[in-house]
Amino acid sequence: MRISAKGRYALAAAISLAENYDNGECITVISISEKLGISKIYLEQVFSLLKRGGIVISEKGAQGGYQLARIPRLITVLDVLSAVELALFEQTEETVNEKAPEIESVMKAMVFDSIDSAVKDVLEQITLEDLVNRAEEQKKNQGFMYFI
Amino acid sequence: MRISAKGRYALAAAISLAENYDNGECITVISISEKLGISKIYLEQVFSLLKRGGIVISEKGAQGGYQLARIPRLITVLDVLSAVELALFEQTEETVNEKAPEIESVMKAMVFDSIDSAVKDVLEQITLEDLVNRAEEQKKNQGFMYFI
DNA sequence: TATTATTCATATAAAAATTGTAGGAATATT
DNA sequence: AATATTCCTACAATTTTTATATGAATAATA
Repeated sequence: MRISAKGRYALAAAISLAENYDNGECITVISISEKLGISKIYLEQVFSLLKRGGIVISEKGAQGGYQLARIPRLITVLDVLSAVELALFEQTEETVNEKAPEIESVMKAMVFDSIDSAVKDVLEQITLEDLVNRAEEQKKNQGFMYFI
Repeated sequence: MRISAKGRYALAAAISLAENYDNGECITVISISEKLGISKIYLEQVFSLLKRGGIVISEKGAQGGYQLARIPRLITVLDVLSAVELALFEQTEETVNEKAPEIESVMKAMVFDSIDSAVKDVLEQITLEDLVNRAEEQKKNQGFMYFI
């Protein structure tokens, strides 16, 4: 399943904020854009969506920036992606066929709704805390890892 | 999750073929396009993908058309959609960040791969037979159903 | 108070993907 | 020979995604 660049940016940014959550400081868009190698101007728009979705809070002006709106354990990947991706669960694309309504409704009930709920189930089990922990583990173990 | 028009057309067409599987006759693109209310020319391209994917077989010329390549019970929704939708499982969109490789790899391992396998698990459990049966049920029960 | 660093809002442009059309070649049936 | 179909390829239109540009609003700080 395709997660758009916007979704990937949002998730990477949210993880970056989560990594610094404890020190309580604001983080600027430009610092994240540099860290991740993403256009700053585009990332601004992503943050604007994250804010509208209640994922982050902001502080204007010098020394301002963004913080997570709550602790990383209480923010799921579903929260982040649905704040940003319109197409994550898209309703009522009912333009397939007016003349064969039972095919339309069977596809929706057995296929599309099933996919949606499976994806939702997965994404709401993964929190930003989980992701940060795993990333930390990975950094630690880097010394012991090698590639073949 | 967004399934494109192409995917929905393909699935609806496959169901239509499955409904007529038993009588063994070929079905033309134009008859399905009329039944479903889809552009015939576009649907031709969809069928060309279904054929390339081994979902259908074809017969050229007058009295020609398409048939399912095997019985509906042995064709899953995953088969149909992956024959047609490039974006169903899309690999290696690794352009998020070169500088933060652990974020990249954590997102892939914990999020994107999880979604993909959840979707795959769901779609490979649903066969065309299941869909046809459900559509039949629905038609039968229509007399007893009413809306409030 | 002026300067600076930031978010915030909006418009637009560029690129990519999706959806659809057109025309005709190949082929099988009648 | 005529007809009905798949098949192939190129193109066009539309929509979505990605990115840029510009400047207003606001808060800190010198």
